[in-house]
Amino acid sequence: MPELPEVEVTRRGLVPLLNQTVKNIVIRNAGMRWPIPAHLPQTLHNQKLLGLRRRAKYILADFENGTLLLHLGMSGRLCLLDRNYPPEKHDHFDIQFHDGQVLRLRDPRRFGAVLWAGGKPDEHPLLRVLGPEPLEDGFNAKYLHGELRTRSAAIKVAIMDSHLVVGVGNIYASESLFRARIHPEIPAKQLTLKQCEKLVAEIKATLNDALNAGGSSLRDFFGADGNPGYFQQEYFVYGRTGEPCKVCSKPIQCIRLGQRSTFFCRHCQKR
DNA sequence: CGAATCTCCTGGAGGC
DNA sequence: TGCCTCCAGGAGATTC
Repeated sequence: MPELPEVEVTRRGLVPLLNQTVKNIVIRNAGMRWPIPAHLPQTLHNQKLLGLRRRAKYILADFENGTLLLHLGMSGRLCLLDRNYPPEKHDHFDIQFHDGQVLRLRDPRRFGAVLWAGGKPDEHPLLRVLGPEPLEDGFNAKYLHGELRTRSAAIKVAIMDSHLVVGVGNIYASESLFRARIHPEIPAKQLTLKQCEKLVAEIKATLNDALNAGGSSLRDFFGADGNPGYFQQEYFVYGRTGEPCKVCSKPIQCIRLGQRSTFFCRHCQKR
């Protein structure tokens, strides 16, 4: 399940494609979250890739004539191949470049997306509504505290709302709250400015830790063999139901919040 | 405006 | 070995 760090590591792995020109596009299965636009082969033919950016969990591939949005959903991965290997079952989309490199999207569950955003990607409806990047200065305690003031939802649900802040998925929401010693069920509006400071710091630290762990495994990440390269992080609470808390040894709890599994330590994260 | 629920999809795990 | 059920989850759409 690619979270923001994995998406950023993926983006960095695509850098060898910069300044390469598209030879052709192959759409094997357009049935992603939204249909892959049928015009892409014509639109991108002979277009040079000028930039690779990330916004939230979207990768923005800037071509001469516009920007392609890529989203990995929860089971998507992008493989950078040095030639056109035979596609496998869930290889839905390729960009083949003139120098022989192939960018291949594999996504068994097809929650991902490939979309054409044209010349003004920042104004695309999917990007326009997004909150600040968690690792940038716009996401700070004052901002968070102000946004939470009117929200009665649980804090864990709130920080997973991409309109509030992007890139905090289910894993890192639980992890950040544990590290900030904040109970996931506390109504968001009850957080003090002090708690917001701690939470912001821990969200940034948690994401940075994952980013650093992923940066070192880039080579494996982009193997042509398609082996998983997602770095396995040591989690404090995620997926550790019943196991001892790494701080106090009490068993980790699992509850449902907003239809999502939520992990925490009853002892370390008081209400 | 906020909040709760529904939805897309398939692989993997567990039960029998 | 096979079949069934359940679960995972990003985030937009829908409804209240």
